[in-house]
Amino acid sequence: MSKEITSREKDYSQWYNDIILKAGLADYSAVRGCMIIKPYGFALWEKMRDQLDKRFKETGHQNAYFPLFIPKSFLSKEAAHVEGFAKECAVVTHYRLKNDPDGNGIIVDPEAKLEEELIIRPTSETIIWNTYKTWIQSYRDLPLLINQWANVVRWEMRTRLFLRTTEFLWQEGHTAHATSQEAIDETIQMLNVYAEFAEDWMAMPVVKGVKSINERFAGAVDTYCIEALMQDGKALQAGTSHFLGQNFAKAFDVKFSDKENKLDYVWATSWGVSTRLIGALVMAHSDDDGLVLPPKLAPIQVVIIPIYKGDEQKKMVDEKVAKIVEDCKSLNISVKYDDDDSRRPGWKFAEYEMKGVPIRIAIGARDIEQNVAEVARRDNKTKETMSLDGLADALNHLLNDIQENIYNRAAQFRNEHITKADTWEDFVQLLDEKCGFISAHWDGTPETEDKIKELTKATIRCIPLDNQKEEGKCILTGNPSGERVLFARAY
RNA sequence: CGGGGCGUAGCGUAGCCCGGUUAUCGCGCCACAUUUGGGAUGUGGAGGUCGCAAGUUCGAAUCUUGCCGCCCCGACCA
Repeated sequence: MSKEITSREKDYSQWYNDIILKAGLADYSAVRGCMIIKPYGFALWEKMRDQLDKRFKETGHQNAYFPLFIPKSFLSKEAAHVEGFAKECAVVTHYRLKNDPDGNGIIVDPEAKLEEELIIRPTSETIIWNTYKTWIQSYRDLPLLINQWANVVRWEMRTRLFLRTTEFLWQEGHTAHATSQEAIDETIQMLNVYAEFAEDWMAMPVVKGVKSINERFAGAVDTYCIEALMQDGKALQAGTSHFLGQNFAKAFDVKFSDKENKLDYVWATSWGVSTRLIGALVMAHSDDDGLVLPPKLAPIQVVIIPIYKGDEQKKMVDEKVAKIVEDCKSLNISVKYDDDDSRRPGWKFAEYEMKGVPIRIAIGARDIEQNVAEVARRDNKTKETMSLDGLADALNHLLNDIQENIYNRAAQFRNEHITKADTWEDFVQLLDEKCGFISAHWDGTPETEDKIKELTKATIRCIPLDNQKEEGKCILTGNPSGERVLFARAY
């Protein structure tokens, strides 16, 4: 596998883009850095969204929606926050266009300048905390557990389909609590929701951890994250959950009276995952034939392709398939019968492979005579002949198998690519030749992390939550260290 | 914002260095026929401001200048 990856590494970007375009997930747009999510890609996002949303509600959260526009002054109320986002904000300065008096088409009407510019939200902490100020007076108003599904805009220099687009879709949870501990518990709880979703639904193993100061969210006290490993050996931050302390409460003056009538600032969290998860999915499982989707998230789990000569055979196949479709639906298997006559079977086989459909069934007169169908699985490209009796049940098992198999495959790859390094030479060599996560000692200072980044482009992805304490010496400075941290080159 | 590559039909391209009839080829599209178990075949057909603008020239896809856009690599970042 790693050989394949090495040969692929050079063209990895091209490979990644091809898979997305050919699977029909997304398209480039007319607007620089933005992306069009096509129906198939959006169906996938909806499946992810629905499952996450369900979990948010099970953990007591409610959805709400806040404005797209943020007054410029809001953003500057929390110092670290504005510092972190200032360089990538889109700004609305005018509210009207008019015909150019010189006949050059339409121009911005200089008369229509806004008194205060509006920022298109790069994230919603500020506008939400400005609102929370009016919602929270008493401990009875707490905890306040709100999530929003929204689009945000970050004007990045360089973009990449799904991984980093100028506008992207995400969810952002924003909660307020009476105590520090309660907020920390919430932060960890949501991190666990993300980790379980990544592993159980996306079949993508992740490392749960906490970020170093350098990688911390702008305005957070602590940033927790899930880190995944892509097939080219680079790490990807797949989700974050922030303990914000009282930073935003202080910036927006959000105080509450506790049971003893003492006034205090509330404690906050925020957490989010984005359409970046789709990019993660692509890079975690795909192969050279296209996308490979985990059955639990695949918009189409089973595709059935008829093979026939003439109307008579078609009718016969239709009848058999109708029964299979009905049985599948009763088991909640999402099934598509593609009897489009304008495409030949071979074309369809290739098409659905590129789309990552987990199971493909081919059925023709020959099979029906023997009461069987050809069942092909996408994950390992094997085919077997299965009886039509009890087929839906068998498919159900097969879907579970595939889900498990692609998780195990990704987990094996990930585990093989967490390597310990104890000397600087090993560290550099591992980064260049093996890639993946490097577990190494670090003296705990931002300066050392910066230096390592400068020398190797590797950053500390996280300090794993389940870390073993271990005495050692920093890989760069030789200063004492109490535990290993995970380094990697990252997206 | 720096470095590299590119812009010719819906997509992918040849032609450009060395200017010259009607701009090449493949895929896709339309029609008909034969086909259908791994991206079918034949015949016929439609489709072009050669990225934009200016210049040189009898003549520009081709040469010159300016501009615009896209992709990749850096810095930035989820």
